[in-house]
Amino acid sequence: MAPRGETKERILAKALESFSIVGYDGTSLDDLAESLGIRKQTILYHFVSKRGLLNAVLDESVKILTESLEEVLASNDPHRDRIEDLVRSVFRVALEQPLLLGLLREVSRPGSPAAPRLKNQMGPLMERAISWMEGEMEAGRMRKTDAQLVLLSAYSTVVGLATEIEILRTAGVERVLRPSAQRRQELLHFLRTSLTPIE
Amino acid sequence: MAPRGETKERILAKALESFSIVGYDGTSLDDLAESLGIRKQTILYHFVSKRGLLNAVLDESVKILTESLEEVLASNDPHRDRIEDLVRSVFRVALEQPLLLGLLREVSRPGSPAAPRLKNQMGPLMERAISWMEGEMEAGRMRKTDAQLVLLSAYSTVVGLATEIEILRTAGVERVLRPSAQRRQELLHFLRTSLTPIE
DNA sequence: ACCAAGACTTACCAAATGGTAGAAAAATAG
DNA sequence: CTATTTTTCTACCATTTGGTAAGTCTTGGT
Repeated sequence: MAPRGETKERILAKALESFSIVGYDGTSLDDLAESLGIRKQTILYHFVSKRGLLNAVLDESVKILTESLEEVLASNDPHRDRIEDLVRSVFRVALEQPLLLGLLREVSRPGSPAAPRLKNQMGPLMERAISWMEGEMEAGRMRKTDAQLVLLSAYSTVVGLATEIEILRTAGVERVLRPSAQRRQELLHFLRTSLTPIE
Repeated sequence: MAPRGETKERILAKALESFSIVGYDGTSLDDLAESLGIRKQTILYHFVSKRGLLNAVLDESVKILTESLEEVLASNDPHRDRIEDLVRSVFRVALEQPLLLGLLREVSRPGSPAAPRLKNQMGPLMERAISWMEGEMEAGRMRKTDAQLVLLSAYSTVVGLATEIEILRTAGVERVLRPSAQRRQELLHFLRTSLTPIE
């Protein structure tokens, strides 16, 4: 019917949405199919199994994330503010693809069936980011701290901003809805005071 | 058989473990019962429904967390380092009850069935923490920043340390296993440089 | 016109799931 | 010891789940 891989992509998009919101176990292939106006077997035709679908969604998401970060890491211009670039880049992904971070969160759970696969996919990127930070520290462009901890903290915060807003809304309620640009500024400030070397 | 509410507590403990590791949907009452050497209906007798079990586990966990933090927030001694107290306190919970944070993470997911309940339970505590921070800022004992963001960041980082180690292990591998006391020191340093007022 | 491959569907199934009904066993009160 | 209440169990069930088998329909090449 659909000549191009149009159906396949539609499935991927909806699957990402569902996985990232109600989780892997919470997603039923029947429901997914129905929400697409499609029969469940069409999904299985394209992705063989539910796990296969998860893997496909995962691969695509990691690819997007990698491309976005690789760009920043590759740049070597010493005049640019690296921290700002990094934060800006991650934020852009978080805003454009909030579901992607939801998926990451869902899938990085210790007991997740996809955790090992994610490990393999993200491993190189993480290694890359950490050694980049360590390089910056060596060169004196970044204050010496635990690169891992900073990475974890920044990552967690951004994912948190994108996905755990629910729990924070309990407190400030509406204030959480302040413009994301402002929130980015604040995170930036927060990181900068911790990371810029003391002159 | 068991005279006291012993069975009930055993169920709660195992349920916390299961929910926090494989998630709510990933937990089957049959499996849970089997791992306890008990029949599924015994669980339903005590907690009426699966959702009821989740609620019970949740209530207990929030109670533990609240008690632990309330202690720090209540203190008014201006000579103590508040940031350190707070970090230390949260870390203690994270180390003693890592499963609890896993549950929090699972349950604070946007699509979680327990999200509203968690909102009600955590709301006051969060409000309390934020207004406490804002008070500290007013008094000049803490640099003025977005209290919400700091809270979110610290919370996310700690939960991340406790639960998302899996994803970080991809990078530094074994180095993640460094003594938790050291990691706490680093988080502390990180927060301090961002929060202590400029003299 | 024909056919082979791709895309999607209907029909079906075994296993697992949360939950109900009610009996049996154990603890407790009198 | 008996009566009653609390706790746990056996038996059963309706529904949902991921997945298999086999068909139909469309499309493009020759």
